[in-house]
Amino acid sequence: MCMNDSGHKTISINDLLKKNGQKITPARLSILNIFIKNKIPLCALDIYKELLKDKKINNINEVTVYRNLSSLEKSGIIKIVNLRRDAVYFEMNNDHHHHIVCTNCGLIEDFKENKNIEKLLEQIAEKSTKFKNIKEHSLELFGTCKVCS
Amino acid sequence: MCMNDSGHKTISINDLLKKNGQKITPARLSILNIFIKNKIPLCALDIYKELLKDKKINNINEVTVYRNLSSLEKSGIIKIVNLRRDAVYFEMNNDHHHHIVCTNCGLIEDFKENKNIEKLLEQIAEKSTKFKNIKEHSLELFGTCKVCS
DNA sequence: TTGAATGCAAATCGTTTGCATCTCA
DNA sequence: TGAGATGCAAACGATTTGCATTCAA
Repeated sequence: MCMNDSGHKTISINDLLKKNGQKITPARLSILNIFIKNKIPLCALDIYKELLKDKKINNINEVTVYRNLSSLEKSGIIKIVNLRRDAVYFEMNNDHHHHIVCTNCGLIEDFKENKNIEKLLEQIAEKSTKFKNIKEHSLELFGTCKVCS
Repeated sequence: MCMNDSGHKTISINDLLKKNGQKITPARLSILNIFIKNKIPLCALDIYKELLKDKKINNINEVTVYRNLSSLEKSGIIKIVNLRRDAVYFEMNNDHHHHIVCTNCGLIEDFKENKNIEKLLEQIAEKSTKFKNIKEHSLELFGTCKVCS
């Protein structure tokens, strides 16, 4: 058990993996550490480059990165973020928030979702005639940042 | 000028292309007709298969489909839809709505966005410290439909 | 007439798969 | 010990590019 920046209790990476039914392997630990250190969405290549940079880490194959991203996503530890880029981006699935994305330079600003929006989305989900379980949503804003405008 | 299903005035495809600075070519007309006929998001391969089926249409190369989807999207006639699938999906950009997507069978249900949500999103945009122009947003719900649940 | 659109072949990019080997639990 | 994880090479699917030719305006 340790503390994060804001002083909240957080579980260790080991426990996080165990809790979600994932074996603890060096690759998995390294990848999760990169997500925790870099607080922005990352794609497979981003992760792979970070792994190469860190000389304390034995080289991890790019394919292993893809496989781990897949298993971490399926187990719910990380989630996919829609940034309208060519590659698939992921981030930790521990803090519900959304993004404003600059379509010119790629800058990302986070925003916390308003509780009112969540309620409205729930209402929409209830009204649906064809769906029973609506579990997730994507909500991202796109535009140009102050520098690019 | 012609009428659509709901009796609203709609401009012809020719005018739509002209208005958005696109040359009128057989490929472009055929592709737009497919979007208008099928009222669901379509990817390049979907379009290409539809073109092959229709024997009134001279075969159009798959690459031409990609190039046209790109130019139609850049000119604002069609827009990209985030369905969390591998290929890029597009639909006509004339009727602002969002989607509920079944992550199991791919079923898509449309929903009109609540005006309250739009207001809340505008507030979020105004609060942003790093962005000046926020023009678009993605908002899709994901879950399982009644059949798959 | 001219810049844009097309077709074809080939290349590219992100991602996945098969298979032998290794490792965590 | 056995299921899952890894590395390597190869395959794959979606999309893009180069280039010569054709076409819309």
